[in-house]
Amino acid sequence: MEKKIRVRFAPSPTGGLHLGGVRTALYNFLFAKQHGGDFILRIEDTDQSRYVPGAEEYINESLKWCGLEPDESPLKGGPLGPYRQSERKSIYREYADQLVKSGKAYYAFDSPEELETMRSKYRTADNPSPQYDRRTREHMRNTLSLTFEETERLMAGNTAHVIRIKMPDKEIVYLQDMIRGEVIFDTSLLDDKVLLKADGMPTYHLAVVVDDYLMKITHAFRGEEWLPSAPVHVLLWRYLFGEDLMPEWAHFPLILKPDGNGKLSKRDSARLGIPIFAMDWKDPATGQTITGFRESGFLPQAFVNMLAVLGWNDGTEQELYSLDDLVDKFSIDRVHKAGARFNYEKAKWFNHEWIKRFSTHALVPFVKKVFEENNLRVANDASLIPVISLIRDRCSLLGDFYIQGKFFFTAPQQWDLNAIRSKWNGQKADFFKEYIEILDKIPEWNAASLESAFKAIAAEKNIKAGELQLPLRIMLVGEKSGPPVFEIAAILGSAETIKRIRSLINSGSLQ
RNA sequence: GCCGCGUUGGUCAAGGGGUUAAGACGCAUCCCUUUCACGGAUGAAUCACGGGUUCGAUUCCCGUACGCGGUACCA
Repeated sequence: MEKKIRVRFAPSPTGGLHLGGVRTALYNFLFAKQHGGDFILRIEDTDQSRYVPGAEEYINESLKWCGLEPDESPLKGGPLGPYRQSERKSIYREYADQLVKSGKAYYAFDSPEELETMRSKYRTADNPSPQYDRRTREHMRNTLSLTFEETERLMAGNTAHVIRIKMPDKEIVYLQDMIRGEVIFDTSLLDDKVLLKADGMPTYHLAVVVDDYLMKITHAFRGEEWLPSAPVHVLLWRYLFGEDLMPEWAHFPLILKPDGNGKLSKRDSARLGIPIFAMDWKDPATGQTITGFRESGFLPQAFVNMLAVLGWNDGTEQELYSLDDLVDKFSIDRVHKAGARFNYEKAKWFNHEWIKRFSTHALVPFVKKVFEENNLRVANDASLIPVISLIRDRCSLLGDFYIQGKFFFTAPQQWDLNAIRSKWNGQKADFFKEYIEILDKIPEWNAASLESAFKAIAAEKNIKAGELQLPLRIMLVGEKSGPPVFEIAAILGSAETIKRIRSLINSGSLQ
């Protein structure tokens, strides 16, 4: 009997969830579901100074919006909780102490000032960031450098201290990564990372290992920025639980800025005017809002789809996947090794494709919401149906439905007269007066009959129908582009169409 | 600096010892459309560079360059 697959997404509640985070969650989710396993959400809130109110709720809601709901989480609970590290504080100390007892870790009493002193003392051009490691620890205040009596005295006096891992002198740590293969580290180049902070909270390094063990995690997936500290985690597994119980690792490539260098950050959002977060995030400290994909008019399916293929593909030409398709097709070993630059144009293309995939009916609630956000009340949903089916192919973002469709519900506020004024004349005015009369008693109100009546009068008056279509469009829409005019008139209905034609003719603006 | 991970068109990428080096986004042109879009068609890369190995390398090996990440009592 195989062990049940269990994976976790473990964000820090320090702000909005950005693209990379959602993708990490997505890949974890897909892997779990594909193997009939569990997807766990664990909140890594061990840094109390970085606590941001609302961030955890934001994470919950973002995952929900994306359809990536965890099987176990702080909100939902579960057998191996609590799922918030701040609530597990008492657990970690025991493991840290165990490491000290076995000689794999030690107490260090250095203050932040002392650490800074050490760093500036050893800092050179060749070594810009001196580490607390096998070379320097002898000069610091810790169990290894102090006498037994000195440490006893410090401990008895409740001196603030941390617990640091004692990095072995010369050992090779092998890490088997599902994406990158074997990665090798030399421990003599690594530093003595803090495991337990002075406030009693664990650092990430201790917490992941202990929690992954306690929560029976079988596969640990995270962003590539964690690769350099992976050997610390391997060592901790070896010391605490044995490497045979260690989860399999995979480090996902980073998502890079659309332009320039570096990984995508929330600052790019305002700078480039593109969403970075799943949903709008209002920073409680600054009051500033960073825009999200949801509010930018993305369908969650499109957002997830776009994210999935940013760094992964199944080897075929397929690009459009539902979440179910992804559960079926996703595979870790086809995840790219190199970072991928985020491309907003392509993201919009995905949304467009998904809008086309949705049925008109399914689009109604989204469109209705967009209209309402623009203070346009829609009396009944049914009136939206013909509008949506007419304009859906020209919409990439949900907001486009408002831009492309608002004139169906509200007469143009202004007309683009420059487009027609130069060619306007009394003859054309006469044409429209006559057309209105015909429209008033046209037997069948549909695009085809509206068009044939239009052409018949045009022929009769010897005017090119093409020259009359633009004026008609301006009358109905106000602008010179949009869906076919007669289709528009068909939806607008007799009374409204006549009213709009008359409105411009009688306005005197074309004289 | 040191350590780790990368490097196929502007971007996402398939491929992998012998190919006309897929496809998508974007761009350009054309067709469709008496509007604008949608849609359709066409066009643009010798695979970072230098050495090997080989009959033959974009594909394997080694260097170099470049990019990214890490180097916190942050995750």
